[in-house]
Amino acid sequence: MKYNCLIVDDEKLLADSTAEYFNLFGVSTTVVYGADECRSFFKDNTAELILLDINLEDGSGFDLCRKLRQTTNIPILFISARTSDDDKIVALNIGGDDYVQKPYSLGVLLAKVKAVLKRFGKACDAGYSDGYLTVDFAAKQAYVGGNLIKLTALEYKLLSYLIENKGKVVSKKELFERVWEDKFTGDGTLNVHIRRLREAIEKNPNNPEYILTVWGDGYKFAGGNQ
Amino acid sequence: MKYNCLIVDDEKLLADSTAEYFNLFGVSTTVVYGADECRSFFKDNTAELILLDINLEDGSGFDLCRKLRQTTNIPILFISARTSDDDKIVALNIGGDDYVQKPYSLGVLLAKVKAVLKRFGKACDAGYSDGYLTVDFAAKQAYVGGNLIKLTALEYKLLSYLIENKGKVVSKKELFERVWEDKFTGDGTLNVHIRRLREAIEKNPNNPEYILTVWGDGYKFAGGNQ
DNA sequence: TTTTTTTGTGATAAAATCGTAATAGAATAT
DNA sequence: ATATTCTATTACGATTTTATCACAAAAAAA
Repeated sequence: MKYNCLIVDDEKLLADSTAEYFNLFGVSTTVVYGADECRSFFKDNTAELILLDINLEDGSGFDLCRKLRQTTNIPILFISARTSDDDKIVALNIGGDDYVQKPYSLGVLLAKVKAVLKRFGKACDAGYSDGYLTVDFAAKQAYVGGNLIKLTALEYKLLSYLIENKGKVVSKKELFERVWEDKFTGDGTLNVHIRRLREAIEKNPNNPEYILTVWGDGYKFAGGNQ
Repeated sequence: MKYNCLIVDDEKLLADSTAEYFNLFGVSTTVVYGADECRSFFKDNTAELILLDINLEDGSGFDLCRKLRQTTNIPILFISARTSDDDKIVALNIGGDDYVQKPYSLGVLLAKVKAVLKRFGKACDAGYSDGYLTVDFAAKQAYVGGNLIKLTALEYKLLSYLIENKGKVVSKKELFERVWEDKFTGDGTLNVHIRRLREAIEKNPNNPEYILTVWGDGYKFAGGNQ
């Protein structure tokens, strides 16, 4: 299941009423009441935006944010009763997108959330699809000509990273950082995996349409166009 | 010229000190003191982020935002002494990315600006475009007369460096430092690559409009003018 | 453990790029 | 006007980068 917005806050009353308000005004929202719950939520679900309280009974929102940032890039808006500037600065420095002071106005918060969702709507999309190739980010599956194809974990990761940067050149360096998680094993490795991916998804791997090589730099996913 | 951040505010003292603070901490910032000034700024310059006051002596920040949003997608952060929730909601609804209450903490504002620049940094260094030549920094691609042209990694690097310094003379020494990463291979090399670039982007390579030779010094990218 | 799958390595081939050298042409200085 | 210095142009070979293949190592599954 997919939610637009996830609220992580142990002040149940406030969190629930916020979610209710959001749902009423078209932002589908779910609530979890702690850090642990949040982690397990993300095992089976995704969200496009997180409202994260700093003071959670079972852990710090900051720590949770740092952990989330290792795997996801979705907007995180901190909410807290803390008023200190230092907290706000820390929140923004560790990858938070905004800091909202409690008590907040539901109307303002909703407007803010909508603005952020609007901004990131494109970046957080569900995958890629043209008539021929389909990649479903939620299911982590790819289809070619309507048929499910088999990709290894690494191949899928490589493909999805390229698709996330559709139209942009992704350098080999960046690929090793993001797909191989900084384990640089040599350009040969990359060559081979690119070839395997091409064999899996290209109509003609010798004349690729999707995964183009950018000489002296890296590779680029070109959906349909160039 | 390119600035990271543009402050639009008629409270000169506050705006100037904010800019000073930002510049000190690595966010290159310039200030204009009204809506008209802002509009003329964007005729010759670009920014990656705007801090926009709502109450300007020569117009409303809201109107300015609506106008800007017709042509640009760069982040706009409103700053204002107004406390009403309605103002905040309007600000966010018309395409503002955030609303910062005056008086603000410089540290928090800087952190916020840096966070936004980090998010949008990549997307907003669009590149260069006139009717004829277009250079897309994100895709690392160039178009001439609407058609994608093929550039080698080095050629692209050379072109983008010249464009980053549009209007300024870039010495051969500097080019070897920045494009060739300090590997000086002789002026002949540079000649050849300049020629190849000209053949790729100039209407008439023998009478270049874009990449001009500056005798005894280096080269200069002249976008249309000069 | 054994089998299977996935990932990485090294050798070789192929392709594209880059630098060099030689020559011609401009601009500047004497 | 001439010499000098700097830039433009051209073609070609050396170098660098990528592709491909077969196989080995590692990891995961049975």
